[in-house]
Amino acid sequence: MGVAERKLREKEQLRTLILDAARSLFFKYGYEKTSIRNIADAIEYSPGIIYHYFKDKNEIFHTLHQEGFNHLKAEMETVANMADPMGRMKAMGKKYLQFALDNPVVYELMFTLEAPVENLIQVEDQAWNEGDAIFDLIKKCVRECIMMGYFRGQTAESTTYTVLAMLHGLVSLKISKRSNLFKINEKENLVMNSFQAFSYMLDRQ
Amino acid sequence: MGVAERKLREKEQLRTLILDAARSLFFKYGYEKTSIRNIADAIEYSPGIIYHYFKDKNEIFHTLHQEGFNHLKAEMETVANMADPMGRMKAMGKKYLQFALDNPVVYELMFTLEAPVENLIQVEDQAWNEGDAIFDLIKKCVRECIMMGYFRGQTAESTTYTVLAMLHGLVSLKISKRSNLFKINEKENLVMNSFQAFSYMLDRQ
DNA sequence: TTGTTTTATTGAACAATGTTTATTTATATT
DNA sequence: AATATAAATAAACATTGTTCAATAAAACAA
Repeated sequence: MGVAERKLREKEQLRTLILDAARSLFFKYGYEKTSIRNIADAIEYSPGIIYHYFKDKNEIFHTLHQEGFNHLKAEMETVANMADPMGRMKAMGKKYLQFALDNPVVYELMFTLEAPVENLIQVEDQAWNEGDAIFDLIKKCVRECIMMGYFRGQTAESTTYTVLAMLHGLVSLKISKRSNLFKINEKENLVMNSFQAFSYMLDRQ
Repeated sequence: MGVAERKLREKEQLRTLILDAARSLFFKYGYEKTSIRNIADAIEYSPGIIYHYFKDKNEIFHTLHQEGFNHLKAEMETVANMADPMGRMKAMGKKYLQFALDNPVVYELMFTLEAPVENLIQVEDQAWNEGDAIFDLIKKCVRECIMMGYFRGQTAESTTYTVLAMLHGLVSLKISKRSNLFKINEKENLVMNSFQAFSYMLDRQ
């Protein structure tokens, strides 16, 4: 009898419904303004039901944060086939920046907001596979760069962190609305232009 | 009759009292958990009174954010007398990072949280003198570096933004608790070590 | 000292928030 | 049809920022 199967399928469906509503509200109005009650309203259920499908609000946003990482990873992997490691690193960097500029709200969730990592620390015992996947993509490039003579005397890890920090700093200043406030003339493509400047630096390593 | 003066002095005193309580709570418990009612409790006044001294919660935190910038600027200026511009830039960078590591909660307020800039956008019509002061300190270094032959072909502005983004990325990944989650071996002095790696890069420009 | 005006302060209210729990409704099993 | 199980709700709790009419306190004028 397929009753249990159907029930499981229905449970899955409602879970997806909640997640879809949460995602849609989150993209439109951001983290703070996406409340449990708003989500419940959107799916036409009572607020309480959400707690039968997710431990708390953090768990919902941890899931959305995972989706974001899958998306980012897929974007970066579109250039993973490039043979030249330094060229590949720059291309990946560009993909990273473009993703963040295109999806600022999700990016904030992935790298700045506390909600998803709070869930992580409590539940998954410190393993952050999502973040590690991105870190490893860059580290692979860095390692191959080192084999070609770049970054002499530096460890792969600290160089990888440096590159990631560069990328993160460029976009997070923009997302936190600070870069718009700086007294700068050429604000148009500030992020990409500055990455170009960083790329020139990399060439000289 | 010095009545008006005394009254003004008393008003100033209560304002300071509110600010002191807010600062103390904020340092201990962070932005979210510092509520108007907590502040009112701490100074033994009713919550309503705070709105006679500050427009809203954002204005309080804008003031604390200003204090943070004054502090950071003072720290960076302790090495402003160094003759060699590249050496000065590295020294300033270190001061910047050390400030952020020592005052993570204030740093987050200065460069990440929305509260202070929301107040700014509404009230001060887009001028962010606090941030500009830091930007200018670095820009001065960059300009002098360019005159010495560094950063050939790059504009001072985009290079300055690059340097600032580097610094910000290094510390904000740590403050947002992401760097602790990365699968990295040498986490001890990750920020400072990575800045060392960046410093080596700068030497080659 | 008394009455009046101005200022400072309060306390209660409002609309939101995340979360929990007892209760009810719906479904499935015997 | 009766019973057991699962799903969903409504109401409550303790918070939050903010507003505003009512009160208390102080300053001024007579």
